[in-house]
Amino acid sequence: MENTDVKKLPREFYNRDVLTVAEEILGKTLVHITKEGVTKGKIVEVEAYNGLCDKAAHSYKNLRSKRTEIQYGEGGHAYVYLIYGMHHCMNIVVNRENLPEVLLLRALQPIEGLELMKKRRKTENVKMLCNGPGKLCQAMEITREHYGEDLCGENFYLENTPSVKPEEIVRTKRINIDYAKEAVDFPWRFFIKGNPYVSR
DNA sequence: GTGAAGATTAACT
DNA sequence: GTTAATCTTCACA
Repeated sequence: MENTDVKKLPREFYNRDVLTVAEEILGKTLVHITKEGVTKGKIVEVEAYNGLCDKAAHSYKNLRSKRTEIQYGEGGHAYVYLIYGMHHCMNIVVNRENLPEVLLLRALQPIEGLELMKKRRKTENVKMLCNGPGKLCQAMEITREHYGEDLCGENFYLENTPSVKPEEIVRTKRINIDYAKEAVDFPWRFFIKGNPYVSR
């Protein structure tokens, strides 16, 4: 087979309910091709955010702003923002237009480009490369320049590696959003059971 | 124009 | 477990 697009996840994958995509996206591989080289990482932990009823989401109450605008577009685009003035966070916009649903990538398992990641992160500890939202962005060299980037594009996309079996998916409450009142208890954090690369 | 808060991390006690 | 670092975005005047 010569068609390399076969392994790329199609637009239809993203244009579905955020919780459905959250379960199926575990095990997929995030690929970023840069001038320095290629980095790949398996998605092992995500969190779902739904602006319509989620106080933790930036787009809560259908708040449309400069920052959240991309969330109202169609699925498959990247939503990148700077948090605490020091770290980037990478999200994937899902579902259809006008529905502000996103997935926050919390952790990756490094697959390819390990040396490049180590250099960017300035550490030799592989487990420390991508086990957090800010860390994985640094390792994959994801910045605000990727805001609105189409994940169906050439240099930045998801590879259709096998999904994780349902019994290997753990679903729990989310992390570090204590300010979000009752939304704190929404079980919208998904990760792969027993995987050593999930965040602490 | 001014101010407050934050989907984190690393370093501390 | 607690705290500082650091800056964009948003709400208000």
